[in-house]
Amino acid sequence: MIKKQVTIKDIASRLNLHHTTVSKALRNHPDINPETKKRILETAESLDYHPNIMAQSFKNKKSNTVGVCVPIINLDFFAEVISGIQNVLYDAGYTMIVCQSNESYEREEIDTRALVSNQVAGLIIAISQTTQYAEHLKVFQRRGIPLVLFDRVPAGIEACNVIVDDFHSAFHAVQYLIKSGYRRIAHLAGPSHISVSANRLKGYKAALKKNNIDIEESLIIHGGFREEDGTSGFEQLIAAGNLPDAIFAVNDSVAAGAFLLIKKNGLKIPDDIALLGFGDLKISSYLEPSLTTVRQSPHRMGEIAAKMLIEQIEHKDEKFTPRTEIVKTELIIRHST
Amino acid sequence: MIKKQVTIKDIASRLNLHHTTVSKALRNHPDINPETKKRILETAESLDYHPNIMAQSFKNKKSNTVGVCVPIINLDFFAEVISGIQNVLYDAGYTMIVCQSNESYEREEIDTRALVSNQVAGLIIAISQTTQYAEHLKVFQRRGIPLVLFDRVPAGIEACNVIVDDFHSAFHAVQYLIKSGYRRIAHLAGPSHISVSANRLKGYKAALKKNNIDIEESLIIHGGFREEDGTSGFEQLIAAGNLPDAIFAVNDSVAAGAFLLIKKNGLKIPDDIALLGFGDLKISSYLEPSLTTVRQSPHRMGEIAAKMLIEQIEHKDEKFTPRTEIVKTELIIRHST
DNA sequence: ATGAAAGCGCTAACAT
DNA sequence: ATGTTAGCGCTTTCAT
Repeated sequence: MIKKQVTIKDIASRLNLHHTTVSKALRNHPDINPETKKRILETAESLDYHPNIMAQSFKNKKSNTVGVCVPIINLDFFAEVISGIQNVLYDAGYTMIVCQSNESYEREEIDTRALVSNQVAGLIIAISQTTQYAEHLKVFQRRGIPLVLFDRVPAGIEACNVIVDDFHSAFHAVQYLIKSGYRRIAHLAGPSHISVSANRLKGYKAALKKNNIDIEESLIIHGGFREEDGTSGFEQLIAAGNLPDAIFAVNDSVAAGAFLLIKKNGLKIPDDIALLGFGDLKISSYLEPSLTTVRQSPHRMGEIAAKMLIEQIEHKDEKFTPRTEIVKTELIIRHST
Repeated sequence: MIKKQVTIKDIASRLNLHHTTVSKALRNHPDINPETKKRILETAESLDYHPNIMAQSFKNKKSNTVGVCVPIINLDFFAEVISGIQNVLYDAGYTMIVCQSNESYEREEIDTRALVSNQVAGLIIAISQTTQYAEHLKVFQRRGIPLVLFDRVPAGIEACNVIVDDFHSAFHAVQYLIKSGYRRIAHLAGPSHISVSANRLKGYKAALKKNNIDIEESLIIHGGFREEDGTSGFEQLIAAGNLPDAIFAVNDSVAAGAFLLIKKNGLKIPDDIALLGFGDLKISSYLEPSLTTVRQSPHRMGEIAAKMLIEQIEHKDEKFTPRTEIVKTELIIRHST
């Protein structure tokens, strides 16, 4: 059942050549007689030869595999990023190992170790919600393996980043709410130690301050990034008997969770409560009323991250200064505000 | 900048041992003195040793990497499947290389070649829309590399499959429409050479036949799997002046495309036209009215596919009979019908 | 233009 | 219990 793999030696012995000659021919070494080369290529084809990339990488001490680690693959945002990464890597001749931490720091640590052991040429990662330190990423830097962080970036590490300007995006979005006449604006915030949610919260506060609106801590509900968090967040607002006239949610999933509950309570969007999300998920334009939100470009973020990584990989010897790429966002005004 | 990697030889020379002793210790070989082993493990830790898995796999002629190839990563369905695969592979100690064909046969062929060259231990694949032959997959079988096909399966190859029963799922769904009183039921069908869409079409026809309803070819519109296809499909129905009283769409994306246009035309769902999808995307429950659809369990499909693959990989020597696993679907009745 | 020798990091089989 | 030898498939350097 298990067929032995065809190697350059097999090709060589078929043609009474030495395997090094075959190796050279396959890599277009100028030494080789075109006639010989032709015969070698034909024989390779006919024997169904596939080069052993592991052996190549092993010998050359360079791999063409890149690691990608995200919290959850099956979230729109990350699936988009991964797709963007994949396309760029494909064009550049790299393959990609994908891991998901499931928001667990322990798993993320194991994943990154495995990636180092697998000799990845570089790593693109969005850290998990429970990741507080970056020690496991410093391994990469110590070993000179290029690193690109995106979306959620940890403190305490200097590396290439691909992020959106969460602060200003949130600021402008909330500013827009205020301009539209809303005053009591609640915020369904994300985890406070995650960069993106922390910055969106800061943007929210800054916009209120700028407009001389008092920040009411009771209107800021901390939760996670998921739909349930939106539901429970809005429940808390109800329970406190403290309904705002607008809600800014940390992302569209949370907004969608709140959305359902708002309607269930017989409240009209946006007349009774306006709703603003972040992320522009596919569902957001389908909601009725459709959701006003901040559009990120996750696919593009992935492309940019992959390009940055490849750049580093292919100029590994040169001194490389980490830089941060900020992907533009866009406020998409729909009918929920 | 580029730090040389730490090898078992480094550990060995530190301790004045031979590198094979270190190798054995790291793999818990019973030969090794517990005391020695302890020192070796400590030294490995302190030197920040990471085993070179490529060298291991190379030497052992077995890899712990599996290939996964889907048409498009950033489609709900495939992202879910990939996530399911990843979790199972993680638990079993495998890593996964992910490719996307972007619905191109050429790219799929290149991807699969690359996976063979990368010495994957197995392959899980859903073929692209433009893939008509399975020759590129037979390479895996010739080389004894386990193979699992899911969702879209090509003809002409005998391998493990993980699919849903598209025929019966569609049959029951359409049967339900008929029972609800709809008679003129259109079908926005997918590509006719893809197994899933072909089978859903067959199920649709069978249900009509069973109920003595004539099949009107003009009510069957062929298109792709995307939202645009739903929009253009419904346009064709309008153009033909041939509005049905219900539409069965090949999947939820197509249904969503039709959905928007139906409402745009001032028609009421389900009173003027009922709408039935397939797949139960996240958006489907958010539509208003919410979409009746057939729930697949893509995450579970991924888990099953990964388990089947691992089973094959780990019993490679034994004769393995390809089997087909059919994942149960469920008709989710909501308000669009 | 072709061949020989060496070695990448690791493990298995066989000494000692 | 530890060490020696050899070799996986490939590429590089140095003969011929």
